[in-house]
Amino acid sequence: MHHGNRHGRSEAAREAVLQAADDLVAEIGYARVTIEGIAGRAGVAKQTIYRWWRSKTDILVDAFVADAVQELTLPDTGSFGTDLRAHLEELVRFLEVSDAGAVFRALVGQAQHDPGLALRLRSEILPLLRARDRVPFERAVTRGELPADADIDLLVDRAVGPIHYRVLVTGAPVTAALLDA
Amino acid sequence: MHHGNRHGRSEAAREAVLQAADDLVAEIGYARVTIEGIAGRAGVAKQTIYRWWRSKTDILVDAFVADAVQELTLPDTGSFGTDLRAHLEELVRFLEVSDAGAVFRALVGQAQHDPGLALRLRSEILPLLRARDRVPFERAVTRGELPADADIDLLVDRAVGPIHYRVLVTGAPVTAALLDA
Amino acid sequence: MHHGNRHGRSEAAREAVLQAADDLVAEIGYARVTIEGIAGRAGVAKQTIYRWWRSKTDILVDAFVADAVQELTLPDTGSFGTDLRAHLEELVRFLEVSDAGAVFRALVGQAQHDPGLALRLRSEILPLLRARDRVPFERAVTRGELPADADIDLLVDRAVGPIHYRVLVTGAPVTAALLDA
Amino acid sequence: MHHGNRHGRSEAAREAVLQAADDLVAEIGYARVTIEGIAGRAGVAKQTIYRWWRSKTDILVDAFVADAVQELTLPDTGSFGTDLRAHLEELVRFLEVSDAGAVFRALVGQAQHDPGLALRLRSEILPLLRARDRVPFERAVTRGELPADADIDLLVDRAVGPIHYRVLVTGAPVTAALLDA
DNA sequence: AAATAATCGAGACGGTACGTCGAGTCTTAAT
DNA sequence: ATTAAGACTCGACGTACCGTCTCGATTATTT
Repeated sequence: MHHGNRHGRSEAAREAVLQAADDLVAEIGYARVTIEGIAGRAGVAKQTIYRWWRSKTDILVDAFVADAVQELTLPDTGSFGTDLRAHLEELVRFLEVSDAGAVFRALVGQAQHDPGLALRLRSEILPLLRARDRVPFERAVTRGELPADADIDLLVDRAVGPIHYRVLVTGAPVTAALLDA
Repeated sequence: MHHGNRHGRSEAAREAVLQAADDLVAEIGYARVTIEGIAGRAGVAKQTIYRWWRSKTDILVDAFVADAVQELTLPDTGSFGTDLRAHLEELVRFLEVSDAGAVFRALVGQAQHDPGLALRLRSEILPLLRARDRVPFERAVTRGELPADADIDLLVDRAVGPIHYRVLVTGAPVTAALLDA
Repeated sequence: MHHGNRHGRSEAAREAVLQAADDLVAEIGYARVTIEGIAGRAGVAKQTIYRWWRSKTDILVDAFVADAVQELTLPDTGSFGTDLRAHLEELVRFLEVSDAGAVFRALVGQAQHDPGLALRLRSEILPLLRARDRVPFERAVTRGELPADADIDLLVDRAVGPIHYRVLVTGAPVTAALLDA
Repeated sequence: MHHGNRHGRSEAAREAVLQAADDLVAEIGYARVTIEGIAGRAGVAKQTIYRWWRSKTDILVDAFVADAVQELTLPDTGSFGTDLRAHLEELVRFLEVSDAGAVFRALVGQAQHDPGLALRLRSEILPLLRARDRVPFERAVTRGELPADADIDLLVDRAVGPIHYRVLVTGAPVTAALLDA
């Protein structure tokens, strides 16, 4: 019985590609990142990239997920109001200034033109973010600050929707006034 | 009209280009539309396009604005609640199913990678939409259903933000429950 | 009525490509010549080459024909024997040491793998050479040294065949002894 | 056998490779034969090929020599004229229609671009053919039909040169008229 | 009405990047 | 030690569009 590659893909190459992609988006912006550029920066052959990924967005999804595994903790401030406020401020910081946020915005942008990417975005990335967005509400239910049958996903959409809208669409700054749902 | 046409007959070409661009986005999707494709479809030379526009998004902004001049009227239903509900349902229809909405989503998507486009989007397209979004609230102020010093832009963001968020980001359907702000 | 390109292809580009191809074959040998290399050397875009030629051999045929237009004169020595001897020595010089001969050998070699090239070789290049090869025999007929109904093409094959055979196949030097048909 | 095989079972692999190479040249033509294709067809790893051969032409030389060991006998017809005529007809058949002839033509073609191959061709393959080509002349010397000091190699070149010339260069059919040296 | 000058459709041009192919090298696990 | 498998780096392939250019024809003002 023969069964394909016995030693599998090169982990070193994989990491170099993800790192290079992340770096390049931060340095020159998504639009000017090319597969050839990533390959060159990563010291990897183009063919190796095409062997494992289908497009530059495919790489960036992997890169985003790999990074997202890290940052997890959400401090418990004791009350729903302050918890939520802290979380939303953290969200704004993520969307507007972090490198990961830049990747996220680029992916959401590209997903408007690419149904396949939209699918991956919704099945692999958004659940990660949604889980974090739910935390303040779930704590509030535990504490009894919200009713046990509250529709948390709806509440999350109403809380983070306007923030995404300003960041992605209007470009207006997210003011303190908006952070009071 | 922000460009010359002092001689020659560019108006026919201009309209053919805008129409071709709109059609192509509807037919094959923004990502596969090219300047060459638009030129071919419009029966126009590439150079003619480059004389008047800087990119395919530049064309689409013009096309969107030209279309948007048309559809204007917002029926007055008599009360704030029904007015707003009717408007939001119309907004969902625009974003999710209309050709113009497809162009809008593509432009917002591309604006994530292109600061110049983001600028045009925010200075030429969003004000048109914002004006319409404000109507129900302004009528409510007139009727006395809302206080005269209400921050209408903030209220608009809270009303349409979650809708845009679902359409552009999560892809979740916009349910009746969400249309109750 | 519209009728395509009014100014046609760039003669400068054409000549630069033919020259670059010739030079590269002489410098690095046919096997290491690439389309990209020719394009780079000629200062021309790859697409320009692919617009007008189908392969590197296609370029070389054109280059060979362009060169062959020049060298024409065959001195008349007065007698068949010396005419033929002079011509065959010239042929050996062409095949063994000239740049054009190197191109010819490469084309004959490649024609063994490429029926399309074989066709072009036989319809465009060989007639040029054959015309020259016939001259000594035709003069001999004129002078009465050969009968008027002599099969000149057959005589040519018997005269030049062994020379080509040594150059292309055995690699043995073409000795004086061979030049006595 | 000019290589090791001191351990392992390379002999099966060796034969599979030579057979696959021969078959592929016959099926798809020399130009489209690749090392990967040979490996795949032979059920052998690419590395195994590179361990024992340096190029696809290197394989084909081995394959040709292996085949050539077989067909040997040249019928003695009793007289120089018929002997030679029979041999030349056999040569034409070999060059024009046999699989081995196709390999031979491909190798001669490739040798125009590859000095290393030219060397192997002249040291390993041509002597085999030359030996056969000499037979009719050597018999004629034995019979006294040719003088004992005849330069047989020269006579061979004059007999087979025009035939090779037509097959490799002009593509003209080898007519009966040509077979009268 | 003729002369003038910007614009037109067409498409060749120099480029950049694409996604694919095969070359030749390497590492691994199995024999 | 050699094998089959296949991932690796590398170079070139042939293609698609980009944005610029030149051409000869068209057309609307200007003279």
